[in-house]
Amino acid sequence: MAKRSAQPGGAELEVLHALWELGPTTVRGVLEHLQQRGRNIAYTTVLTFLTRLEQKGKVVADKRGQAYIYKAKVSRKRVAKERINSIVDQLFDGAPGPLVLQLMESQQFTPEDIEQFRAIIDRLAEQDDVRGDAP
Amino acid sequence: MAKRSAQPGGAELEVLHALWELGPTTVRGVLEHLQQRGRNIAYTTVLTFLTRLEQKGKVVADKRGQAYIYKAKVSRKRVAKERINSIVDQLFDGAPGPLVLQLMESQQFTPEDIEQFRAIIDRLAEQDDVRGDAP
DNA sequence: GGTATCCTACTACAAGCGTAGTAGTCTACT
DNA sequence: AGTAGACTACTACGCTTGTAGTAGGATACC
Repeated sequence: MAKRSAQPGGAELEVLHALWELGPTTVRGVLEHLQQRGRNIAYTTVLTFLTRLEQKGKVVADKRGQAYIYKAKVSRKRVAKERINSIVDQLFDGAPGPLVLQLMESQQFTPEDIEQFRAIIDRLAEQDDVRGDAP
Repeated sequence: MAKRSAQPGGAELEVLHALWELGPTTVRGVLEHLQQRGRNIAYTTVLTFLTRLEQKGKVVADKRGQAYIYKAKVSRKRVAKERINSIVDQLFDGAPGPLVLQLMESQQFTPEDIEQFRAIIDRLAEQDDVRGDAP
């Protein structure tokens, strides 16, 4: 039964991240991936994180041959959403609007990003209209 | 010298939050504020958090009379930005665009929010134009 | 002047996180 | 068959976070 705590820490996230990028893989797979990106970490440390992630229900382990294959059970989107919700609740009193505003003000975006924002906003506004008054 | 760790935890944040809302105040002030919003917590716990926040440089303490007055030294915006940066780095490979997209897709906004988004986007696009080609 | 009250300092402790070592099992090569 | 090389399970340990108790100094009330 997955423990309640949720919210994996930074290093744990790195491991999850590796699984998202690599797809199902072994401890060694994750280790090598992390090492390739300059992360200095021991094999057993990766193993520990994967085990903990499994206990938390974020990952499934499947014994194939001599080694386990680990697979992410939560999506990047899902984890991001949890993180975002924490921020919204803890820092923006539950209102996501101001968070978006601050984000847009404080980060750098490409013109493509901006086009996409506009597209989404148009869609949002439209939905709003529809729900709002005229059928 | 402020410790390096930064990133105050959830409960610590509640205390900072109280300071942001109340302005400079005492342990008791924070305690009562939190209790009013249904948070069940001991006086000494609040004291502990304020002390730790001071050690981390997030808060300044000023002895006035018998009690200390605590004052937030970091702004809500600043803390939010750090949090956002963590998310961007850990979950979106450093690209803030996709985070904004996901946020806009997964949260609910008011029409006023949406108008503001549009305004900001127009501004961003304009800056981009200016920097981009025509002098 | 004694006693209740308030405040801080110090100490404590359990859980979670970051990190890793050791021991034991299995496999595969020679 | 023996030895080297993976792989997992278990254990450990320091640090941070969440939570609070206790002790001792200052204050204020009667």
